[in-house]
Amino acid sequence: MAKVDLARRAEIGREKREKTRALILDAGTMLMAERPREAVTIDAVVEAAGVAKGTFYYHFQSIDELAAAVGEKLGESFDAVLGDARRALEDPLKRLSFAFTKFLEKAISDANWARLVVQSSQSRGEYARGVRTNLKADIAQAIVQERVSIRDAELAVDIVMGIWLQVTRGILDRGTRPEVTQQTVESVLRALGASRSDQENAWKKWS
Amino acid sequence: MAKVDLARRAEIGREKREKTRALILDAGTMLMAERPREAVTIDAVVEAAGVAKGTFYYHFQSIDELAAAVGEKLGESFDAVLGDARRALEDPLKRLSFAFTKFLEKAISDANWARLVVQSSQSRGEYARGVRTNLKADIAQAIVQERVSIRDAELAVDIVMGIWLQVTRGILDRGTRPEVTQQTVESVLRALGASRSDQENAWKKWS
DNA sequence: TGTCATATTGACTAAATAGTCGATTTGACC
DNA sequence: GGTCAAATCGACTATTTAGTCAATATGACA
Repeated sequence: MAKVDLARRAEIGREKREKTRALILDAGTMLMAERPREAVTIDAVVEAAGVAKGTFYYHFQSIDELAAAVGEKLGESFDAVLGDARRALEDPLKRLSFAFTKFLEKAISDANWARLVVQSSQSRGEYARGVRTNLKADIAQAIVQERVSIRDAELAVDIVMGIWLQVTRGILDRGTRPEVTQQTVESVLRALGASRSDQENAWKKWS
Repeated sequence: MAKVDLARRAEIGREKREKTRALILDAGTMLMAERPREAVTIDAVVEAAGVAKGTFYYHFQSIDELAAAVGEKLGESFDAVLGDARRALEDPLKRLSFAFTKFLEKAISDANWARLVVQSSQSRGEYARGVRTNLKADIAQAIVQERVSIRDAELAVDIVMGIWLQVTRGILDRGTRPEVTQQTVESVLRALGASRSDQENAWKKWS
């Protein structure tokens, strides 16, 4: 007859649930960093996570759902990497340079993150949407302000993202040197056709 | 007791062999254009090729061997796309612009080729080595000639390849417009830090 | 300590995939 | 038409993977 607090019960469950879910999510993140999601099996995930197969299905319906969760977490990491400094920058080219620099620095310091970024870039949309959207907004603004000579925002986004992804791959494959980040950003600004002064300014302290 | 010409027999076999091998190779090429090789199964290949499974193993030891053959064929297609015009160009920046233009045009006219290029770019080395090697040679020469401001050839290669691959993806995902090719090449030259006159010259007729 | 909603387990079936191999077909040549 | 080496076939076994579910464990709380 005990009066059981069902709401409390559910909450307890949710906490325990979150721990295991995080275990699976971490394992999935690791595996999806090192191979395409199509090659990530549920068996591999549960073994890496150290849980039973049934537990996987208790938390996720499929590998696709896990992949979506991994993608969402990656998306959040982008915001985390940028902090709130990004929003404070009014200049679109400074915002772009700032984000680009932060992403490269993150890739240098966290190879697994870099690997996940590169792998995720293959699969349609998903995670990249957020990055792409922000990037496009910055570039569109720069175009309106006539700060860049390139006219096609969509093309400009591809160019910037292409450089980002491939340089990230290069860092993974061949390591890096201290100047690479700055040189890459300079190259991005040149690619967009930024003015010489913008090329120098954008790199200067984001403050 | 007929005197059978064994050498002739073998030759006949080789011809028949080549036909079936090509069938399998084409099927593999198609499948590897639309998904990562890790997701291409032997069953899928033999079904697409219309041959029995045993026949696959008669021609290839594994999917990896098939993938290598596909990669080799792709590598040859690069040479074919360029023709021998490339060798005739002495100017490294013109060579680069020429090849870049041809590759983009090919991607526009042959979506399957573009898909295969993009998919192949994920897997380590293999096909890309040839492209990368040529590209690096051109860029190194341009650096020596002080035609570009960028100093790090390896970084420059990543930048050019990144733009190439991502713009190719863009063409696949969002189609293209006539000016995209030219604008992209201009952007690549700017990214490398080519002089204004080189930016204009390199685009002009390759003759 | 017993209760019970929640979470976890792992054995199980079904399906997909890899790889093998003896039987059969093919086709140029005699 | 018969021969035979090469090529092809497809049924077969073994292994991997997906997905299910009844049984069990967990742990806060009465």
